[in-house]
Amino acid sequence: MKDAVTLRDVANAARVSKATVSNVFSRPERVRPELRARIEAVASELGYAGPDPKGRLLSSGKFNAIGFLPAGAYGICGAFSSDYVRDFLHGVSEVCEEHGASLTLVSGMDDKRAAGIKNALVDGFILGSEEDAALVATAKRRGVPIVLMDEGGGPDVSSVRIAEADGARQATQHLLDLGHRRFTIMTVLRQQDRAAVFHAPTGSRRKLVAAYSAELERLAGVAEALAAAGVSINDVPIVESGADRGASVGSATEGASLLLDKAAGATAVIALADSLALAMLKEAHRRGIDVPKELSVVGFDDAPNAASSNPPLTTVAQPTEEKGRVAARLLLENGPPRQVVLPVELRIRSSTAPPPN
Amino acid sequence: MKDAVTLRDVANAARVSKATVSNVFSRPERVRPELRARIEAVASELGYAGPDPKGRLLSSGKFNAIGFLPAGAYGICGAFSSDYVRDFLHGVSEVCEEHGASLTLVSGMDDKRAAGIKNALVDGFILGSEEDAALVATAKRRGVPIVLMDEGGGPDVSSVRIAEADGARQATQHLLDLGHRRFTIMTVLRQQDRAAVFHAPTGSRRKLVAAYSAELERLAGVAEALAAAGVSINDVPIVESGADRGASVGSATEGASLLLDKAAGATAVIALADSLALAMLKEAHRRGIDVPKELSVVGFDDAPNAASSNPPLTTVAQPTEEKGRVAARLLLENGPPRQVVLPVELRIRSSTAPPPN
DNA sequence: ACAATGATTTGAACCGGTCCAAGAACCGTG
DNA sequence: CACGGTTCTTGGACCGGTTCAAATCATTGT
Repeated sequence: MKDAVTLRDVANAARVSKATVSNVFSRPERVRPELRARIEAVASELGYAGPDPKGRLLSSGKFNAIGFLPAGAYGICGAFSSDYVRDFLHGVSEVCEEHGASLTLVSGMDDKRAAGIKNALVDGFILGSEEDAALVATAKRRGVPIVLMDEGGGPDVSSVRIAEADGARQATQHLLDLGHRRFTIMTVLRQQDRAAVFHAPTGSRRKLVAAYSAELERLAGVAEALAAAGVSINDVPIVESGADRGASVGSATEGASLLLDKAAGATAVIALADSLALAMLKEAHRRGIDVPKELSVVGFDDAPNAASSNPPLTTVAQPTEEKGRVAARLLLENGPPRQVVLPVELRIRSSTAPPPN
Repeated sequence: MKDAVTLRDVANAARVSKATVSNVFSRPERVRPELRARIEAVASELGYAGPDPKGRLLSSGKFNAIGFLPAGAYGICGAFSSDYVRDFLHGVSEVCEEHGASLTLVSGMDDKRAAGIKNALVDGFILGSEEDAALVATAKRRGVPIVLMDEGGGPDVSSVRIAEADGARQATQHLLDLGHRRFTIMTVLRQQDRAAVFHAPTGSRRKLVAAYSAELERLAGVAEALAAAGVSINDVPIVESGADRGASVGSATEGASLLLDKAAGATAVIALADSLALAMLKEAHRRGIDVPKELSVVGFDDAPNAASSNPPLTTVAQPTEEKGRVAARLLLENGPPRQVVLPVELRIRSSTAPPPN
């Protein structure tokens, strides 16, 4: 609106100094009650709504908000389209609420992320998982603290992660213990908006790649557990497909389908994310494949709907909300950089069983 | 960290004026290339990271962010715990991303909400549904535009809603058309953290109340459709219970259970939110009640999981994301106040059928 | 009545930039 | 070489508050 009323206007109108008016609003006890009343009267008559946050901000330097910069390609929509990110932010928001801090989802995808870091009106950032040293450097230059999510950034930058490799190891070991030897892996598509891709066994030393560094660690955990049992990950078919709900859901189903077609001999599916595992469950069901009698499936994340799938999914539970809480505390309590690694836990449900015959 | 390097420092070090340094960063083309290069060199040597957003903010007056203030008691956690709010914000975030604006979830619940409106560093607010004229007034005083969600606020304040009554009317009519005459209504608990409450038929003129004004409109729609068919809403049992997932999920189940106990004769349940309807579906299933053969259930919202429930839920679909988009556009395009009402659509699935016998 | 003491009030600096009118430097030209 | 027209730079006001040391005022003890 035509909001020209400033603290100075009030001061002039009341014939007192700016400082006094400021005190009336910020430290009322410092002003003699009658004077205060007079100034308040003048203020309300002028339609002054109290100190403008802009001004206060400049001198205090505190935004009283933390920023979340989602992983690259999704933009801030990602905060609401992925169950995983949503859970994480739920944890973040809890701590924000406790501290009375706001949570700003910083817009800007891909190359505009740096601009986001430079300009966002926040006291610190949580960076959605994505290895990008440049962003970290930008934040450091701006002198604003950051916390990395699902990714280490060296000893001088805070991060919150889970024991990815360990979880994958446990899940794999569980399948091995059940007697499985013919595996298949589902992982998240590295490029968006692409068809699912099938990676046949390589025979030779396979180069492990993944969309996120967390996934890469999971892969490593799988490889390690397999190796210890004498199975080489080089002989395991891998399929990359879309991650979460929305447009990409079809793609996870597509990946499941592709995998069922091309690696029919496998008895166990190691899905590196529950969204993938759930898609596999559905696709298997559609094809009349009995899970877990004919095919075992393990997931990773323990997504909200993993327990109520059909059959209930065996998966590695990670404390997603807690991760968010820790990240927010790291930022809001503003101590020295810390790298927190949260434990995971294998939750055995009904999607895994010994292999057939 | 100890970030004392300001634009002025750079200016001094490079022996030019502040204005020139400012130009180097904001309108590079105005500065002679060699001078620019020199200044850039000095700046990077000093570790100057570019204009601090604080300063820029003060003169531009633009925060480049819109705020979302969730409904009262939930705080910003509500943004991530309710499917409905989440979908709405998904729409909001899409438009924010397009405009390059950030989305700030403004912390502060209950009585601290006004402080949130006064202090949040945003260009405008979307107010989560909750009738609160004081908040609107506060925003108006601050001179910041607002958009009300699911609620009208008079002709001079923007709002986005859906045709609540109409949707409820359609859902009710659908049941009436199937032949139902003995209804029951599920609505959202008005006080949090309370047990579900059962309202027996009143016989006399019932005072309709609800947690949200949107729900009240839905109730009115139901009442109207019933009345047209000669059924009085005064004779319909109503149960209030918890809304969404999280701690309150138990409570929705509790409500369903209560209703099944106390109003066993009903053949149709009109749930004023899908979360309630879904809880009813589960509870009915648990008790071995056949939906829809023995009991019909309609919901409202068409939540993401309404189509995949067992049986798939007949419900009134509302364009939740679109509502978010419209709200964001209303704010970001900053035109004159508008009251947008979006249409709803009854989606008939498998949770409704003619009554038994 | 006067100084000391404590309570209020105030002037001015400061937070970190942007912006504009005006001055300075530079160009080609008659 | 003076002159009109450009292109760069710059000084200083301004955005809207907070803050602190110093000044003013009121009160109390002697």
